[in-house]
Amino acid sequence: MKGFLEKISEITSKAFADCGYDASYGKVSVSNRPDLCEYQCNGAMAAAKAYHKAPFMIADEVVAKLAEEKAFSLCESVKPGFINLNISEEFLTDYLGEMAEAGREGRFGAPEGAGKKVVMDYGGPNVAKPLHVGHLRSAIIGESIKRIRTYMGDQVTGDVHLGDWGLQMGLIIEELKDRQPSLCYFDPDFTGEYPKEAPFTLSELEEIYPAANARKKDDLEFAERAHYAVVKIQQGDPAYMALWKHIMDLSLPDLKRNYDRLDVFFDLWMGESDSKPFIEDMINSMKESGVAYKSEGALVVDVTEETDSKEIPPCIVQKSDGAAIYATSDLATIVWRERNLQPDMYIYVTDKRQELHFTQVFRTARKAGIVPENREMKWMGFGTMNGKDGKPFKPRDGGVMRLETLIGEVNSAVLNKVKENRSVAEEDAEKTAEMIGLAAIKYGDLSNQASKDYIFDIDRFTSFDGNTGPYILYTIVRIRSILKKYEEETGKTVATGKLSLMENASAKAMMQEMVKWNEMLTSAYEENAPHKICAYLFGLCDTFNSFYHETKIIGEEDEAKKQSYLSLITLALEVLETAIFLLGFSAPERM
RNA sequence: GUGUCAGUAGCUCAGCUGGAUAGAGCAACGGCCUUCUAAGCCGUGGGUCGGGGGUUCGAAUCCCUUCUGGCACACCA
Repeated sequence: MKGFLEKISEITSKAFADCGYDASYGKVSVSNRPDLCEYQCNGAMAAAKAYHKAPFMIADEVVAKLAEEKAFSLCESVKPGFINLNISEEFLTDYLGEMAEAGREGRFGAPEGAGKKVVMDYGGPNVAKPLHVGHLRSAIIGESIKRIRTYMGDQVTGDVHLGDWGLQMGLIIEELKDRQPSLCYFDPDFTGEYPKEAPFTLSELEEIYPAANARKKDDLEFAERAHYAVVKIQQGDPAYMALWKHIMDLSLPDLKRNYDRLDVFFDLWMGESDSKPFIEDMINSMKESGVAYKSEGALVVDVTEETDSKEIPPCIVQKSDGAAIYATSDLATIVWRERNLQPDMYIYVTDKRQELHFTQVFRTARKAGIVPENREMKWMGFGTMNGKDGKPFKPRDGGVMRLETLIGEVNSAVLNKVKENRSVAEEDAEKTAEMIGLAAIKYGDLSNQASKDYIFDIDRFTSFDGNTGPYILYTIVRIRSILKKYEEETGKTVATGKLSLMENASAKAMMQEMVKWNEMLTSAYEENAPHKICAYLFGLCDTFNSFYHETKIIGEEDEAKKQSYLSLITLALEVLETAIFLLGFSAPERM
């Protein structure tokens, strides 16, 4: 099914062509002067240049050709050469009928995507460190993009890609060694089986890491030991591996629980450590082929390209001490993915500060032949989540804002409002508040362009007024409530399908918002831009609420109109529910 | 220093493959609940699109320059 604007443009393009101009001038867009018309075509002015003719003459010719078209209820040329158009209700309702017929399964007529096999690398939590707000964006944005791409027909594999192999593990182990030197892991003469139970709890672990991390700045000897500990883990030292495993066993279930709460799901729970088996061969082959060479003690790959506007430093694939580094495991991970998944495309969703790193990794992957030259490798950097003061988000008492704390604060803010409103049963209040809270957080994040920094303002995001998640949910709940009432009163379900003319201006405005679905979703997919879905949602909710306010739906006496209204809001509901699913949240029954 | 991203209403943000009078939401002010959820709707005020040049019939949008801020710049992740 074609996009709505595309269908209109086809008509105007044909008119341009019939008048002897290039069809491409017939492109129609939504009017930016709603007081004058609904849609506009500015092609006559562009054509004027190419054909050395006055723009209004071209516009007049085209308009004359379009006069017969029943798609338009208005078609006129104006001043310099604008072509102003209003759409006929029949054309509009026909299109909506097709959308309804295509339904959810048919993406309401949105075209199928490229059908790519995609590996998405997002989440990136570090084992043994509590999730903090920095992980939130990767999870939220990644999950949404994954859902959008899957809905559009891509085959997406999401990998959480744990940070389980880096310095933090060494820091934790060395800190533990200093605190409890008598543990068997630190006895070089120990020959028995290491215990199955960890000698520490999850909350101790979460305290050990920040302590060790702070210590390494001043205590150089300690920092060096931690680095060496990493090497030992990477070399498979049994004692260190046993400790590593303890850390993993405690940390993973906790991480999973946290992501579940966010409605963020991964297909793969792999980590940097899983790349270990591929590192040696990969490094050797890089050495043999000569792409990697020694520089200042480290093994590096030169990744500069002629078109660079600045010098890109070489990619370090092995440190002077022989240890693997971030780039090493990312590259070896790609080796694994190429062998096991063979995707057409990779999408990495990380903090935008990592841009250089991924530039280096992608170039190295191509240069070293880990991926074929034409493999699409896409990196999406997202901005920082800041507090109201514009600085990185922190809890009131300083330090790092834990995700759990944040979610807790949001949920309790929402819970108060849910209770105030009293339309939700007491026992459902908490569950409802969680759903609304999640929508508040996700919508607040996704309604901004991912690449930009944004200000996380709990009061604003949890507000039920304005362009917020709760407002979107409220609208959905409202529609559900109407349909439910109708079904209860009549015992019938609403028939969907072709909508009839209704002579209702706010219904038309609502339809004109709905009809943008196809083109909106296509661009959200192609540009990996969930914020476009948010804008669409808000536009549709806004027009629905106006319509709702002006129109009695169940109370409408003209049965045909009533059915038409019901079909319209049913379709709106399905589209809205689909859209919020693509963003990664859902609506409660009542609120 | 080099590179890069950003600067749009009091605040938070859209718009950026050039088009008519730059849009929302919050906040402010004024209306609307015996009617399908007022967590809503309707209306009013609010702008040198950081500054300056240029290209163009036409610039928030493209080019140059400049100011301000963020971020990155080889053994952290």
